[in-house]
Amino acid sequence: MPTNKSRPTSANPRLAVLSYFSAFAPLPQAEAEALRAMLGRLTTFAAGNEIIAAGTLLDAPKILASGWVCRTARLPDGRRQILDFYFPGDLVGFSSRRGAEAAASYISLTRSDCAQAEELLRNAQEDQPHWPVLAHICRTLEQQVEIRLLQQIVRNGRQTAYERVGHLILEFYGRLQLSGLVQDNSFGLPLTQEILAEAVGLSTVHMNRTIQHLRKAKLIRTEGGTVTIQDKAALLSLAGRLGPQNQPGTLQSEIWEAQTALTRQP
Amino acid sequence: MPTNKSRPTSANPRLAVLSYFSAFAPLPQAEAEALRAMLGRLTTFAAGNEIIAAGTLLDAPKILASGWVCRTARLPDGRRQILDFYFPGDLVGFSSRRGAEAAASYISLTRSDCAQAEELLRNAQEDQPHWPVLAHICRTLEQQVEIRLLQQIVRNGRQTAYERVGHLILEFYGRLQLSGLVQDNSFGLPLTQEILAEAVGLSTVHMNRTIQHLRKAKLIRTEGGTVTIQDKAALLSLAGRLGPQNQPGTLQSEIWEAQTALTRQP
DNA sequence: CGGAGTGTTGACCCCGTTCAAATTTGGTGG
DNA sequence: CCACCAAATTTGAACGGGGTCAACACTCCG
Repeated sequence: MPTNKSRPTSANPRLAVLSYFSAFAPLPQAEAEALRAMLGRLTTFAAGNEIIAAGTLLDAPKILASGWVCRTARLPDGRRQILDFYFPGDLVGFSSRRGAEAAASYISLTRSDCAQAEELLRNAQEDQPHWPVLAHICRTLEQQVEIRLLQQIVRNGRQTAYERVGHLILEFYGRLQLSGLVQDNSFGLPLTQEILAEAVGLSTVHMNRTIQHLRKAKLIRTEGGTVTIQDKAALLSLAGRLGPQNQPGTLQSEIWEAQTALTRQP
Repeated sequence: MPTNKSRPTSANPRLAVLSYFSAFAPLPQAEAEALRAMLGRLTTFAAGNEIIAAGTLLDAPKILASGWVCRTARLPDGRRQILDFYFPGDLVGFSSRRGAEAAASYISLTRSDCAQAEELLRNAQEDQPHWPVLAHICRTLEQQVEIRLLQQIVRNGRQTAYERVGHLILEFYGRLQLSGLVQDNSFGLPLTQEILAEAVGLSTVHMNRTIQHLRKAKLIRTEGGTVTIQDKAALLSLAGRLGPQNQPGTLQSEIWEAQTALTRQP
């Protein structure tokens, strides 16, 4: 499942961002303009670059316009854990808490383009923001980050390898869909199996076998950097033990509902 | 390793809070007074109560004055994951992000007393806070929560059972120390092994065996709800592969430094 | 054409789970 | 103080998920 040949990150990177933002709240003309303006000048990072170092003051957030980014932690003996992924449209290094510092470093997994978003931060911190909808979207995205971290804990702590990988793929699917990067149930996955393994706490070898398992069970298909969801219902039920037999609304569901909410988007 | 007979939560619960807060920044007279005032009326929750339900708007944060609280997530099939713990002095349900909702529910693990802290929240959200030091402490505590979530991911994702338990105990130790709840390297641990297992993603049985292992290796001692750190250096090196052979300051350390920082407090 | 990075496979083994049955602890009421 | 009960800890045995190590295949690229 190779490398940087993701499908075209959508001809115009700005489209993905606009699509993503609008998925959370429809943007008024003026705010869409403002966003487009911010996306005017992009900085490019090569794959494997540290975009924001751990400990840095988070006063220069970015909008990821194209490419994949993650946060990572490393144990002194070299073991590495990927904490969270960022896709086109996500805010990288954004925190509405004043004086916040990066708790872990942000690293580009592929070549990626970022727009400076200090204005977004300033706007979001104001009491009467100039761009209320953008402010709301920023807060929503921030909340999503927390939800993902909690999901990541549950995934690594309480799910089997098979479930973890299914869940992660669904997360990718649901999020990429919002930015219009999913077509016909398939999306580009520009990550090595090693990276995936580091995200869900598995060995590379077992990640490989687990993916094969998912393929053989006809839940997904993979071909040269593209993943296709073959059986979404089965994947959903695998990932969260959700499905027809589940009663939503109970405490049972908890954060899994948030997940479903994401996945349910058009 | 039984139950609710933690050592006296410090005769006066407010002491623990004041000690904890002061550990992050010395409180000016006026702000100490304000904090004390907030701690005037306490609400008591019995063990096992839901203090804040998932999805609730976080507009009524609390200061935990005594007892232990956690955040949990549950998979539909019943598997449960504990996400984070809260001790006396911690803010429960505090988010400086406007409109934030609880991503998971807060549950009391023991009988616990909470003070309403809406004033703290309002103060922290103001541009020129009335109580600048308290505002700073709130933000610091919020940052600590994020750091702990990331540590939890690393722990569950990349550490062995033995390391996980050692790391968790060190986290308890370091944090409780700040509120003066550690004496002679020992502290009350009012949790069942089942709860501990749910935090680090192990089965109850294996949690039991891992604790025995730590005991036999003379890293900790346990007697009736009290844990004593016998060999801190060994525990530290176990938990983060830290120790003499480690070069701090490198990317290597990352969030482990934050951990150390906590643990290093007087 | 060679080499590096990635994906794949096989063999072996150990960490941690599961199931079941003690045993201990703590609390309760007589 | 003792009898009793539920909850918690502990132990044993058997199993299996996932790790580790090592070799091999494939692709991409210079």
